[in-house]
Amino acid sequence: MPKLNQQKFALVDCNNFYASCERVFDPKLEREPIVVLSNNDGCVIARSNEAKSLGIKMGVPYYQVKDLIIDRSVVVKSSNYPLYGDMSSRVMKVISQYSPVQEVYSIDESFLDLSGMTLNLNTHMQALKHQVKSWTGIPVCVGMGSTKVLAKLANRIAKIYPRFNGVFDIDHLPIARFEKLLESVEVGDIWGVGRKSTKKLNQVGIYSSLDFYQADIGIIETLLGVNGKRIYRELYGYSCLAIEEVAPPRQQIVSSRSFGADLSDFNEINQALTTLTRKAVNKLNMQSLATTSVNIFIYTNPFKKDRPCINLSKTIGMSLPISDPALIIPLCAKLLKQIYEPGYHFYKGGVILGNLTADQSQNDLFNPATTSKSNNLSQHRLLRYASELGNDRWLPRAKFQSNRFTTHWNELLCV
DNA sequence: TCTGGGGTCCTAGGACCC
DNA sequence: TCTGGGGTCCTAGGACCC
Repeated sequence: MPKLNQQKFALVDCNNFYASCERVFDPKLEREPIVVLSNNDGCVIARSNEAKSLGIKMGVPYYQVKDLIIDRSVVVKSSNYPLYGDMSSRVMKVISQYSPVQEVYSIDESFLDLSGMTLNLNTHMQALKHQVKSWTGIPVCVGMGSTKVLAKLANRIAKIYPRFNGVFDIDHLPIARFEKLLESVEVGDIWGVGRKSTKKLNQVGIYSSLDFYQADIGIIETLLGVNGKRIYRELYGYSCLAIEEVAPPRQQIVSSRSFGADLSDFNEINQALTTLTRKAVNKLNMQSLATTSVNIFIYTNPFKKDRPCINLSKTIGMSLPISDPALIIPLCAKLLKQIYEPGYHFYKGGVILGNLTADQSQNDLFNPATTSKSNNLSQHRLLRYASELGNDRWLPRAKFQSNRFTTHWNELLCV
C-alpha cells in the first residue's frame, strides 16, 4: 500500500477485553474457555480465544449455547461493568504515554496519531503492547495505517496472524500483497460496513473487500451514501476521519434494562422505571448537564410472536433545561401513567434524557441558593425513592457475577 | 424458562414560511 | 377559475459502532 500522505494512525485494541479482565482477577482462568454475558445474562458478548474456537458466536443467546458450555466446561461470567470501566482507564492511561494525540474510541480501543514520528514505529508499538500487558495484565494488538479504516484493518491482521507478534503496519505492504489481503477479508468486515450495507453490496456482486476496493466510487455512493464514499476513500489512503482528541459533548443519556421477569403490574413497572430514571439523572448531574427532552418507553418481548406485542413511549419537551431529580423523577412517573396499558407482559423499559446542555444552575459556586441546591443533588444521589421499593422482580439476572475487585471496598482482592 | 445496552450520524418527509 | 417553488427546521427511523 503506497503512502499517499504524511498521516499515520494506530489502533490499539484490547484482546477479548471483558474476558481478559475476568482473567486478570482470576489467573486460574488463564487457559480456560471463558464467555461473558450481557445484562440479564441474555447474550454472549465476549469470548476468550478458547471459547471462540469452540464455535461460540458473538451475540448468541446464552440459552442456545448452554449445553455446549456445560459440556465443554466453559467458564461463564455475568458482565461486571464497574470492573471493566476501571480496567479500561488504566489501560488507556498507559497507552497515552505513546503519543501526544490519543482518541479513546471505546471502552477497549484507542486511536493514536503517530504522524511525523521519526522513531521505529513497530518497535514503539511493541513496547506499548508489552507495557500495557505488564502494568495492567490486559493483552492488546496494534494496527497501523495512513487512515483510521486502514488501521482498523491492520489490527484485524495483527490479531489473526501470530507471526506479526500483535503489531502490524499495513502501509508497508506492496500493492499486490495489499490486494491479496483485501481479497481475504469479507466486505462486511470493513469498519463502517454493516449488515444492511453488506446485503446491498452482495446484490451487485461485491463480496470481498477487494471487490469493494475495485468498484466504481459512484456505485458505492449510490448504495451507501456519504459514509460509504468516506470508507472507500480511506481504503485508498485518503484520510477522511480525523482523530477526535476531546470527546464531543454528549447529546443524550440512556438508561434502560431488560427486566428479570415480565411485568404487567403498574407499580412494578414504575419501580423499575424510577430506578432507571434515577440512574440517568445521576449521570446527568455527575457530568453537570441539564435536559429539555425526557422520553420514557416500555415494550413487550419482540421475540415472542404468540403474544400481543406493543411498544409504548412518550417524549416531553421543556422550554427550560432541568437537572433536578425531584423534578425529573415525578415527571417520568407521570409519563408512565399516561402511556401504561394493562394486560401486556412488558419485558424492557427505559428513559432517554435528550437535548443536553451544560447545567447553568450548578455552576454558580458563590450563590448560596445554588450551593444548597448542589447539596440537595448529592443527597439525591444516595437516596432511593419510595417508588423504587418493592419486590425487585424487575431486577435483571446476574447469576455469574464476579466481585467488583477494584471499585468496592468489601470486594477488594486480598492476596 | 432463557434473545444487551449505550451511543452517534444520516436521511427522508412533514410543517412552516415567504 | 386559476393554485409555485424554494428554503429551513424538526423529528422519526434507519444504520452503524462497540
